[in-house]
Amino acid sequence: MICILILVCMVMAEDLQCLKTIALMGGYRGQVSISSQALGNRLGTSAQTASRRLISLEKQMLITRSVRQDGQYVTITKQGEESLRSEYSDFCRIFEEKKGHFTLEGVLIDGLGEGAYYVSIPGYADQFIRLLNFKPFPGTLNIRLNPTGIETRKKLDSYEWIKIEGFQADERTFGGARCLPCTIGDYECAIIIPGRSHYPEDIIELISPVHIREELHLHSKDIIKVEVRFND
Amino acid sequence: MICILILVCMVMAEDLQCLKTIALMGGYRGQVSISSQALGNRLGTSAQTASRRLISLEKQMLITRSVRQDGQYVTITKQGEESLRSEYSDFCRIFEEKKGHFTLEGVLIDGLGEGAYYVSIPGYADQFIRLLNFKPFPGTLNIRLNPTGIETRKKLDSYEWIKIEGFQADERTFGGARCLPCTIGDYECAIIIPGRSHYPEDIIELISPVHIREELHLHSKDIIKVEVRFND
DNA sequence: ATTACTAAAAGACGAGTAA
DNA sequence: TTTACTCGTCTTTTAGTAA
Repeated sequence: MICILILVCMVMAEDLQCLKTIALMGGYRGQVSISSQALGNRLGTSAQTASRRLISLEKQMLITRSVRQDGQYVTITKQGEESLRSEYSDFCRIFEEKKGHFTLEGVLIDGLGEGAYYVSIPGYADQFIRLLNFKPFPGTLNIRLNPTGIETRKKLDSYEWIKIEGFQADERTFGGARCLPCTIGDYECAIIIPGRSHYPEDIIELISPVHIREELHLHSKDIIKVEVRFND
Repeated sequence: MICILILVCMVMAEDLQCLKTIALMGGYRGQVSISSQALGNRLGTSAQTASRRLISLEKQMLITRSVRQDGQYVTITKQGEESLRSEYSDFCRIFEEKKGHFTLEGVLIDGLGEGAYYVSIPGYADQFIRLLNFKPFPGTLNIRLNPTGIETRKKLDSYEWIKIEGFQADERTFGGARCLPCTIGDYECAIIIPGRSHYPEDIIELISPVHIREELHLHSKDIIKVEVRFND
């Protein structure tokens, strides 16, 4: 009995990278002239390696080639396109899932008390009421993020924050800021980050309609989890 | 004088693949528990290699880790996210560019003459007029695609073709087909592919409002370029 | 200029092992 | 169980060369 085993093998990472590069050079929409030298430059390898990659891709039937003495013409096959699309859909799953939530973890620390002052100023408070739909308790919750929290917080930078405008009052300037609604436990609150300053990256400041510290019986050095949700 | 050289190096293909896998496991939205064994399984490598990858990613500051004796927690950093997003945008450029055109190249061959018969049948002709906005010349142009053209043609399968419905007439059944508007030179035409049949993959048949063969003074074995454009 | 081979150098892999 | 090291093996890379 003769058995033929067809292995639908996963395409190696380097081959996929090479295939993607060919697609970007135009191989997806028709044949494109690609020298091993030029491909090697784009891949950060030697021309020899680029040549070997092309041979490898052809063996896997991910591209077709017509090789001449002065160069070669390359086209990505339907099968090659499918490999690329599979990769593409992985990235879509990572980034286009707008739903979901991020969790920031850190410890409660004592603030300098100036948060209460700023939050009470009408120029800010009015904006909070209008944009966040709550009148903040005069005081802020300060959290020092753990290393994981710092990284997750940075990623939130690319999401849409609510912009708080700066203004002039009492012969001085009050700077702008940005806010991101979130929750601690079941309590609604918002991360607020001053606009211009070199604010320490491991500290976040939160405002809330209630005195969360009292409501949740929190003390300094307690571990806090802040949840940021995106539903649309 | 002290010079600090910061090399913004391209992330290796394997590392990027590993980073993507971590993201898919949840490392993008917060810390996730990942054993080298489990990661190795998903990457198709040994646990040792997976462990090495994690160490490498950490050195490149693409992830942060908290390693314990019974496992490790991994989070993708902002920098890691940017690497992934850069890769993602490459794929977007490849696939989401709806504008642009595909080129199919092949040689003119003689058909069997039956194209003229089918095109003239009102059941088909009426649909062409309604869906393609032209009354086809009674006859088809048959092209044998070169290897590149075959691959490009296959890719067109995933685009939107115009559906031609089958019907009953004169006590027999006429099958459905699909059409794709295109051009040869400046002449409007459409690729037509029968619905059910195992049509040879290297042959395409074209219909057109005029007798293209005569208009362009074409002869058998002439090389033909068919352009398919997408503008939306 | 190309492509693609061969052969030496470099690097990656996984088994074994310790903590 | 884990992580992550060392070490021998094997693969991959690149330089050189031919066509």
